[in-house]
Amino acid sequence: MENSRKNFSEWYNEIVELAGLTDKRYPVKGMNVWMPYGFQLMKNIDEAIRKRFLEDNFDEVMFPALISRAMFEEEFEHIRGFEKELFWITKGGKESLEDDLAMRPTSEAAIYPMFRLWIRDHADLPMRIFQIVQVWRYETKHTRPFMRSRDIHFIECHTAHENYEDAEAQLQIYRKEWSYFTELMCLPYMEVERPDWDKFPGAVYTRAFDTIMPSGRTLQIGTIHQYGQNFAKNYDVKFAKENGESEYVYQTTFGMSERLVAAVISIHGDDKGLILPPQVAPIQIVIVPIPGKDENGEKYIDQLYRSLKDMGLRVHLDNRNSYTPGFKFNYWEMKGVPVRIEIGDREIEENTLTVNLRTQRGRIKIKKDELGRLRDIMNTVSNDLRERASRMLLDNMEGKAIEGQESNVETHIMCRSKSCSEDMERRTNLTMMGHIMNTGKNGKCEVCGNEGRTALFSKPY
RNA sequence: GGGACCGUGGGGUAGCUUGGUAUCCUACUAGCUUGGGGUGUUAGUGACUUGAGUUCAAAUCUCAACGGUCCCA
Repeated sequence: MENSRKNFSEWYNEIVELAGLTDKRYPVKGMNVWMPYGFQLMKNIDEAIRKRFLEDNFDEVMFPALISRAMFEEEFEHIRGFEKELFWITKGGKESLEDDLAMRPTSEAAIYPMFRLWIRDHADLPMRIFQIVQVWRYETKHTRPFMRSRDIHFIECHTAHENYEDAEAQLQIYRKEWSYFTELMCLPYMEVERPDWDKFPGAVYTRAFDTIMPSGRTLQIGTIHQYGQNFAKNYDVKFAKENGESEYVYQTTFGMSERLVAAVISIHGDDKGLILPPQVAPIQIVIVPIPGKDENGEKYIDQLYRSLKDMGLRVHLDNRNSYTPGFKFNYWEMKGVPVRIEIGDREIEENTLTVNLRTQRGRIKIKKDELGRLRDIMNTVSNDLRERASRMLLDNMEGKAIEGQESNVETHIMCRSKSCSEDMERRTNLTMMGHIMNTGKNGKCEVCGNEGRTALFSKPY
């Protein structure tokens, strides 16, 4: 590829197309095509998430994409929060619709009227559902593939509980799930409590998972919300308690999106291209044959390929004969395949494989009867990625960005008042993202001196 | 929310000031050659975002739409 990470914007724009993740040429603003390699990456992430949610007693559902105007209670703050970014369908064929239909920007307004029907009494609770769908938001700002699009691949959990404590316990479960997902993708993050004026519309409070991109700007890649009874009151979702009294349910949500892909490619990539975490990479191991004289070459490689498949690995054999091995090395490095195996006359003679890790220089040799070592090698790649990514996040928080980029992140001890935040925003020319809950510490507000906690200031995407 | 810039084969570009023949690189197709870090070579396919206007004539000048990139709030 041509651009280096020093020009992150250009690097990003180049790699998403060059690596075959997306095609930005689709002629509708903010809507891009998922190309096979990119979509496989997204699907691998989806699959890991789906599996975990099912294990944690969620049921998977699929709601319609359209929401009638009547389902929006216009006075509710949730709706007001989204009204400027809704796509509306106003016609069916040539006729104007009597009741306009909105394309869901998220699914509260679609799901909760059904919760009202489904939830009768305490035996129906807790209710836990999730869906993996597209949502649409009419972004007026600069759109970017995977980071800010108008057609968003979205993963959302919705739960309903008998009391606030159960809802809080659900948020704890989300945290464990999130920690597991980020472990797979080798992504570091901060848990940030959004200030009251910036929480999800309708929520009691919002905890966002923010990470830091190579440009030194932050990206929100997941959110969990405590809704309390706010939505239940608006959508009239009640249950009968054991003593027969009727009460509104307590609700939570957990949301993630294609921004996970944005984070994975941005945070782990280098000047050669992508580096994909083995747990989600569409291709975990690529075999590059080196043409030679040995007649057993084809058989040797074929056996190896089948053995790796049988081990359950996602392996690809690049047997295109119009490209040289050198070309293939660069090609698959650009595509971010974490492990490469080279097989030529030497390996066939010695009964070995030559292995290269995408995160390290140099090659290692392993014997053909120790293929199990490849699992350890993939773990090494994952560990390398986690280590590098964590270091980049910490460096950024200390004001050090990668070469050629400015850090756009600062931390300050802040109280919860809006005026103190605005004061600090003016001084730093950054946005107050909220208090850092997982790693911050308590202290005195740097503006007013009252009780406070470490807060994140940044330029967000 | 405000501003600036850009739109030429699949990708990257020259040409635009001064209106008249569209340049090069890359990718692609076919062949030969080559192969342990982006082989070499021959031939070939392929483009002025859209609409309106000015003009004998528009990639070039004007306006608008659509799309893209960046900056500020």
